[in-house]
This record gives sequence, structure tokens and C-alpha cells, in this order.
Amino acid sequence: MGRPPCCDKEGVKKGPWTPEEDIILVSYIQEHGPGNWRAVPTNTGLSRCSKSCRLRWTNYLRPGIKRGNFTEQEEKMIIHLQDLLGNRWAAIASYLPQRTDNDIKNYWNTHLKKKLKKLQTPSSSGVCNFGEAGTGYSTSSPVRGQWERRLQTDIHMAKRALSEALSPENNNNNNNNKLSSCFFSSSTSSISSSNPSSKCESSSITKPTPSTLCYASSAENIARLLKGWMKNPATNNNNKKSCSRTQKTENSSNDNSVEMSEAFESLFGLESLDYSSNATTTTTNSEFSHQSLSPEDNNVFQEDERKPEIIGAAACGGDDDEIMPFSLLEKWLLEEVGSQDQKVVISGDAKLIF
DNA sequence: AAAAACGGCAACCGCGCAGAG
DNA sequence: ACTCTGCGCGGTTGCCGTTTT
Repeated sequence: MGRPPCCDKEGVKKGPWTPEEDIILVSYIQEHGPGNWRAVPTNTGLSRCSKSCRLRWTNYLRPGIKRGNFTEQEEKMIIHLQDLLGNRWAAIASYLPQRTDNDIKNYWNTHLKKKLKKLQTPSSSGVCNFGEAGTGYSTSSPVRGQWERRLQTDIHMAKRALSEALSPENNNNNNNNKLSSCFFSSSTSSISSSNPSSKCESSSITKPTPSTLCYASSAENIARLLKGWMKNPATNNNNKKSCSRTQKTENSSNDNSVEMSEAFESLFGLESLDYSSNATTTTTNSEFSHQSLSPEDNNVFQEDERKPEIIGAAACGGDDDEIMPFSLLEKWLLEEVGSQDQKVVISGDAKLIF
């Protein structure tokens, strides 16, 4: 018996998401939590495939997503992890705070591959080789195949899970162990993912209104997005562009936009948000995202993340000046890198310097 | 100024995995 | 043990903006 389609092909809307759809989706997830995607189109009335809903959420609306320019540290980490793990973007994303696998994949395909190709000239012997997407492992370990990469990742995961289990800090949930909860949230999040609605509850230890906080960042995304959208009503009317593209558009100010933004701030409880400098570039957006979140909020978001936010003080506490001690994971990474004659330094917000 | 080429990114597609029954 | 179902992942496509000719 053939596999049934995930959704009816007829009557299912495709293409860019509109702000209205985003609001509906975020509102629904705010109420019910992520998961049970099959039920989302039915319950929300969205003419979208369940997969489309999930993708929209995970790649764009999900809390704590950082968009825009990749830092040099992120770039180098992606390069190293791609070398280590191959095109396992989800695994790579789990090491990068606030980045989605899709984002990393796109960045690799559009930027890093070309960059590395240039560096791979015969004279650039110091640079390790990076395999083409989908062609297997790099030549730095030519004998390693797909299965071995997978095994290696599994070992990584097991190590992490073990460390988490053994970590005494893991039993507490206070500001002092914020770091460890950041670094070792992977297994926890994956384990708890079977019960999406419980995620916020688990986070409620630190915050009194978990559901609001869990999705506040999404609301920020939406409000931000709407801000741009309302500032460019012509674009919206044509409905040619995706929300993200609309988000990038910066036009002259519009009273309606302010009203709409205020309305959605009110809707999502974002009274204190400052829109004065957002929506111009994606970098600004990411900065905005950072600044608008308290350390506690970030911590809460991490609990809710599908992908763990393992590395990055900005994600963990937002204090760029704070020097973090090495975690086991970092040490392992160092070992890995050390074996490949690369240098890694992890400190402060510039957590990884290769 | 217009057309073509290029680049970036969001979204889609299809496969595989894992849990439930 | 097997089937069904939902979800996650990686590869690919298509649209739109930007740059070049």
C-alpha cells in the first residue's frame, strides 16, 4: 500500500507565507505548543500542508531564531562541523545557537562552498578540504564514510547525554547553572520533545508565565514582520513576496503601521518592544532579537527549542563579557580539532576562534 | 534604460526513521 | 513482526532582488 500524501494536493496553498498566516500559526502554537502538525491546518483553518506549517515554524517563526549575517565564529564552526559531520545540517545546527539547519545549509551552499573553493587553490595547503555537498566526507579523513560519520555523531550525542546525566549542575535550575543548561540541553530537549506542551511547563520554574514567554520571540518576529509589512502595503497587496522579503523592506513611516504594530504588541504582550531600529536589515533583526530578551527569557526559549542552543554566551546569558569555562563538549571539540591540526579557542562571545 | 546573468533565500519534495497500535 | 502514521532531514526548486552587460 502506497504511502498517503501528507496532505491533499488540491486546495493546499503553496508559496510564500503571508503575515496573516503567520499570525494564525503563531497564535495556535502559542496556545497549543508545537507538535501534532497534522492537526494544525485543520484546527487553524490554514490552507497549508502540515509540513509547510512545521517548516514555517521551525525555520522562521520559532523563538530565538537569529537571522542575518553569520559571524566569523559561526562561519568557522560551520566549516569545521561540516568537515566533521558532512552535510548533516541538523546536527551542525545543534551546535550553533539560534541558527536553523536550513539557514546553515543555505549559507554553506551559497557562501562557504564558494569561499572554500577559492581557498582550495594548490597554494592553500593550510586549509582542510571540504567535500562537496552530498558527496561524503572530506579528504582530511578520506577513509571515513557516511556510516562512520554517523557513528561519530552518535558517539558525540552519547557523550553529551552521559555528561548531562553525570552533571550535578543539571539537577538544579538557577542562574548559576545557566551555562550548563545551555550546553547540555540537547538530550533534554530531544527527550522532552515527545510532549511539546510540557516544554513550557518545565520552563516555568524560572518564569511565572511560561506560555507567553516561550513564544514571545515568535510574537516579536511576527510584530516585526508586520511592521515591515504595514510599512509596505503595496507589496503586501500584490502578495508577491514572502514575509521575509517584506521584512527586509524599509519604506517611509506609516501611521497605520504603527497602529498595527501596537495592536500586535498588545496582542502578544510586547508593549516594551522598541521598533525604532529594526527591520532595516536582517542583522538588525538579529540584534533586536538579542537585545529584547532577558537572560532568563533566553533560557526559557532554550528549553523550548527543538534544536539545543549549545554554544554561545549570548544565547545563554546575553553577557558578552562573560568568560565561560570550557565545557566537556568544547573540550571534545578541541580534541577533534586538535587532531586535525586546527586551533580552536573558545572564550567570551567570540566563543570559537579557529 | 533595458535585458540578461547571477546570487540569496524561503519553501517544497521525497525519503527514512521511529513510535504506536 | 508488521503496518500505519507523523515527523525530521537533506536535496532541490523557484522566486525575487541585485549586479553586470
